[in-house]
Amino acid sequence: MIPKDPIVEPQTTQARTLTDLARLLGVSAGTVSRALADSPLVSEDTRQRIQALASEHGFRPNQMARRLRTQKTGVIGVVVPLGHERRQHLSDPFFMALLGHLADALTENGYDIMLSRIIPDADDWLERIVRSGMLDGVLLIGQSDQFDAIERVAHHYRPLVAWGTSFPGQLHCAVGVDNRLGGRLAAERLIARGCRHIAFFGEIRTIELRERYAGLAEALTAAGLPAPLQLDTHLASDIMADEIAAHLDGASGRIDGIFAASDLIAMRVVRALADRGRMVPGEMPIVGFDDLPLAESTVPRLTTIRQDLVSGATAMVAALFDRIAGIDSPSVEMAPVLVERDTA
Amino acid sequence: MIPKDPIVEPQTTQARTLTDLARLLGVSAGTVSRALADSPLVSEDTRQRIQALASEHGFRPNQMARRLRTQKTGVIGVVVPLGHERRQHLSDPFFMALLGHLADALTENGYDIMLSRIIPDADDWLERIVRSGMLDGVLLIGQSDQFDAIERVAHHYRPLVAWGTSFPGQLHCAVGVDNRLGGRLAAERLIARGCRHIAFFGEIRTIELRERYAGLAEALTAAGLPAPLQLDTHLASDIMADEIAAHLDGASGRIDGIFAASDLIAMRVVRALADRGRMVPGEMPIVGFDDLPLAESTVPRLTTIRQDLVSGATAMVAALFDRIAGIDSPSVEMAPVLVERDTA
DNA sequence: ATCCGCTTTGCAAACGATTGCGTGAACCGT
DNA sequence: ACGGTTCACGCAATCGTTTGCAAAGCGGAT
Repeated sequence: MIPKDPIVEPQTTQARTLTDLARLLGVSAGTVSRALADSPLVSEDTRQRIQALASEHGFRPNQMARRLRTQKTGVIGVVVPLGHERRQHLSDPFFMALLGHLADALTENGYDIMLSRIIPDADDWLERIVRSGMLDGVLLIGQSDQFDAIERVAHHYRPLVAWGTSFPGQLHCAVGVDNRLGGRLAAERLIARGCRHIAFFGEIRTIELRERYAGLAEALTAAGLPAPLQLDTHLASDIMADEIAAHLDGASGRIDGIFAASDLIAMRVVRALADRGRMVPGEMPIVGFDDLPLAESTVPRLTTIRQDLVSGATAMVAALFDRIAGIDSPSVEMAPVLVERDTA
Repeated sequence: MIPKDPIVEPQTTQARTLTDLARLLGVSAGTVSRALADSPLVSEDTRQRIQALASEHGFRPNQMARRLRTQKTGVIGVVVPLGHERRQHLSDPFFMALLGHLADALTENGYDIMLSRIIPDADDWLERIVRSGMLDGVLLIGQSDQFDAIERVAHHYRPLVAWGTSFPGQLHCAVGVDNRLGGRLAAERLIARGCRHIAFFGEIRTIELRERYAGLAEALTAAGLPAPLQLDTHLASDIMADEIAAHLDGASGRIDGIFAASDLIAMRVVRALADRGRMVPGEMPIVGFDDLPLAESTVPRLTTIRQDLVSGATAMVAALFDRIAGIDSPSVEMAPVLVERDTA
């Protein structure tokens, strides 16, 4: 494929500003502004003339000026707090997929997205974001271990919605699944499979994961089984495999079932077990969490707890728009469901 | 976990603007601005007083005003053009990982990121973006099928860098791997495995994929083998599985090796073959493309063509910064390498 | 002919920061 | 004591839009 000849510039005189256009047409800048905004205050034919010239020049109004004047930015901040995973590089597939759907929903409504991946070093990281004066609202992808920081900001900043867990009396609006219930569902499945000594693969500093773990522990206790073995497993892909291998070797013989904090972890556990010649689910049932698109296409297919990110994204955006409009929409908690496949 | 009591507002008087602060201190707005910028034109102790009050009020300068005045936005647009995949939801894991690393590099240098996922409907989609007046530069994640549109804009807009393929004489700066070579590497591996009738799973409207296919075809011809069978496979996860199944059943017996356009496709092909009781690589060697982190953790592990996205992201950002500084940095083409694992 | 009202336009003040230029005060040496 | 620097700071213009208000033009009714 050979590149075509470059196309020459269509216009010789570049009108950059409203005033440029106005001068060219012998009208005032205000009129041009109104014409471009399809205001009824300008006559039909001047509007036509103005719009014609504008599109001929490929004119785009300066967004900074417009935003300064209107005090609206048209930008939603989507921020991923990584307090729990310093080394993570925005890689979690579930969050990324969520981000994709959020992007869709926001773009459809004419908003732009400003993406930040934040390692919360100073405790005013969120304040800095909301007061930067360039965001109409903020979407948090995950609560990480920053519950207090989020609550503090939610106290005086309304257009803020987080993906994650909502507790009774919580100030900030969160949408997510009932992680504790998810943990219980996983536990019940593993128990039904005959597991008695169940391990949880995942760190529990992140609120959501702690809830999943808590649900697991609850269900085990209720069934009169020993408490789960919690084994830190981080998402950074280069260390996760080693971590899992170490856990597996260290806990060898002491566990007979695994609840993985995410599908990604589950997949790597399956792999590590294959390395050791152990059969899944035969020797070691596993249930994951998320139900990534890929979960139905692994070998073996993942049994997992599904969180519906499409409706999650929709709910987040809806709540945010409500809050931008001044309506204090409540948190929403969706029900996770067990998806039965091959690994448990 | 029970939320703590909300923390009360630290300050009663909120100073929102420079002028507010100035009035409080009995100085002029200009002085405050200089003090906050650590300008040497303001005395040591007034600077201290100003900065103290500013941080006490949690003051953040309005970015819109600053940007309007300085004519710099501090924002880089990261745009994902989806001309080839209308239904794709920003989900390709390779692009997402690339995005993550780009986000890291840009954030470290003090830039914000504006993310757009664009379905190129009108042919001036890129013009609209670069002339919106709010971007200091643009990073394109993939060229999709928009080569001409990108060239056209590159003609008059310098701070633009794309991930993808670079041809001799191409105007716009692109960084990526040599996809054609990647295709050849895959072909050679499959040929060495004894494959004679090789299929390419992937669409070829996207420039990069077309090159991969071309490399495969070249190598097959050079080896005196029949041309590859090209089978469209789209990334939208809900249809990909069906598509692959149909291809597999339709081409049954006519192919004995597969080059998948991406690791994601490769994984699903492996799964689909497992459904049909066919052994990989025994009955059907497969090589993928990308070398996703997950590729070493599937069962079986993916043999694939690696593109190094860490150095890719670094190179893109470096090139962009050069171009923002006025230096016309050239395209960079990295060498893909074959990663030998289980599937071929 | 006068006046009213409606449409269409221009004028100018915002929005909140940055920055060149001017100026008053303090300070130096002679 | 005085001319000349130097140092801090204030003043005001500026970035490019949007928008309330005033006013001009014009037709029609009285």
